[in-house]
Amino acid sequence: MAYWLMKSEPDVFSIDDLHRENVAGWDGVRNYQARNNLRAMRQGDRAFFYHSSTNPPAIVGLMEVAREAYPDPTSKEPALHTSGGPGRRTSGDPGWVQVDVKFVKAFHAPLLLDDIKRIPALSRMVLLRNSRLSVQPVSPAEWKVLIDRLEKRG
DNA sequence: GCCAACGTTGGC
DNA sequence: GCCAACGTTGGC
Repeated sequence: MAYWLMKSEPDVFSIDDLHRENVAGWDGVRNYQARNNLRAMRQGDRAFFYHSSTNPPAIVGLMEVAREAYPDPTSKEPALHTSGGPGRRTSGDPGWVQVDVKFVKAFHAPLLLDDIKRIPALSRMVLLRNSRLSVQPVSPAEWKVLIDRLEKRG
């Protein structure tokens, strides 16, 4: 079983939204590295739900991969936000995918990014080294450290 | 295959 | 709202 961390802006999709829906498609990922991580996910893998672009940014919940990668239906639509210079979309299907995630729990006391930064064992976390990757792997050792802290807090 | 332009992410 | 970091595009 592998471990992951997935970011979402709570204004767009929050842990409460996932709690309400129980199972939801994690769509809209338009970054190749993040897509590759989505493709590597297996049913039953666990992932942290991270609230980004909010104050304070934090790990707020736990979820489970309920369905492995499948085509993201929104990816055929014209992109609302495109990166890079001006110009047309290039041809060819980049193969954007989504997974379904299932709510496991919401933490009463989220683990703030600021807390994570203070834990020496986590200094090499992708979260801290590449802050812009929205779907990222978490090593088993890092996972244990994080889970221990979170469970201790409730 | 380099790299300038430029758009997005996300913490602050 | 600012801006550093970084990804993508596309001309060359």
